[in-house]
Amino acid sequence: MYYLFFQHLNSKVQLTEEEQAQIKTYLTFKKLRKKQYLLQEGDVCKVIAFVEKGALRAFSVDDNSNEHIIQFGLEGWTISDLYSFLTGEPATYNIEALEDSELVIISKSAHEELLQTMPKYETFTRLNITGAYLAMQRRLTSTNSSSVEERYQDFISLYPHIAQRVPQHMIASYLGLTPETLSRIRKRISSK
Amino acid sequence: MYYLFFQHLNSKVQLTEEEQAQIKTYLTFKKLRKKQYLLQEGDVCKVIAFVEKGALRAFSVDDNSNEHIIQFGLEGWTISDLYSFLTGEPATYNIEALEDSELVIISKSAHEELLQTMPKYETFTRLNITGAYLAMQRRLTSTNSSSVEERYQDFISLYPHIAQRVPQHMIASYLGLTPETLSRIRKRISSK
DNA sequence: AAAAAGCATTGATTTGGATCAAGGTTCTTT
DNA sequence: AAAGAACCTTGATCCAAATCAATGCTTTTT
Repeated sequence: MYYLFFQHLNSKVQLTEEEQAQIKTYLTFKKLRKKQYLLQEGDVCKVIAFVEKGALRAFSVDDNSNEHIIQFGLEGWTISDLYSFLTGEPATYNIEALEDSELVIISKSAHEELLQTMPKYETFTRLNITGAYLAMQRRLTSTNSSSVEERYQDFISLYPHIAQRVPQHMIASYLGLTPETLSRIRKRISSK
Repeated sequence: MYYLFFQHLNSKVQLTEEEQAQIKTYLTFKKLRKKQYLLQEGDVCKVIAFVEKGALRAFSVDDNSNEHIIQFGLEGWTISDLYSFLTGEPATYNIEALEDSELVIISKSAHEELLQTMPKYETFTRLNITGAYLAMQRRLTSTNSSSVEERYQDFISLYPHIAQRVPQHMIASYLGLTPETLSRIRKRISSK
């Protein structure tokens, strides 16, 4: 049930059986049906969720009620509103299951205790956030420097598995485009 | 000479005198004159730099030789091409001093040794990267969700000290605008 | 002190992507 | 199996920001 989570953890910081067992006592498991919400904007985000199975998206809604996807979470990824989680402020993002999903849940108290008592958990956390930072920096650079067409192509080659599982208009939203524009971009590409 | 660096470090993880002395042996100091480069695109980024004094910018150059500022680094901030630093790949960013600057330099070997031997340094690193991640997430959300005018206003109120010290066309670059557009935005705002 | 480089502004024009609108599929739900 | 959502595409029009171009103002350099 926690298979992928521990595989991930072990790939970054080698753990003994005892350490794994100890961490397990801090975790809970949660299933979400498609379209269910893990987090609603305005609520305080109480957990970090590791995706064992399924797919989720984190998105914000602007003044014109347009949705903007800030992150997808597929198997092996972690999803949360980290700012809300860390500060206790109301969340600015919604998190919704795009498929029936299974999540390993780390509560705030579990996270804090693990950080203080298990150096390897802190290392794991550091490596995770570093990876997330680098991914986002790459995304921001590409938003500012590349044409829309390049950005779509880059997305497809970087995340082919997402492109296959997620409706096209959500990829448009992730890239900061309207669905119409993405449709035309794809037409232009395929006619080459 | 390392005053601000240790002030920062201490504010996040309380250190003893001995610990500070120990860390100091890993650090070096570097001065940069205005317009000098700390890093050139294509070279491998060998250091993390903490800004004790002065101001720098990290920027990329796209195919049309337009510059895109990914980050400013003023007093108290850390600046680097983290991806290059961590992987050893050639840097995609340039880092240039915008004013005469003084930097606390952490080399890769120093960083790695400190991470392995000083838990508090790892905590410091984790907190730093978390802060950088959250700042960038906020920026990305605002890029996707807000009008150009709002984004400029947000920038000004979030980083008033940057706005005062940095030429306007660099703020435009940071916001992903041309200098002309920013000039017109400002005119529009001031005429309200 | 003069020359040059860098910077901000303003105007005219172009353009890439948004918006508005409608049609046809394909998936869900009942 | 039928009804209804959700989704993708295509067309017409509009608009915000980019581009091109020129001028004057500062700051740097010599």
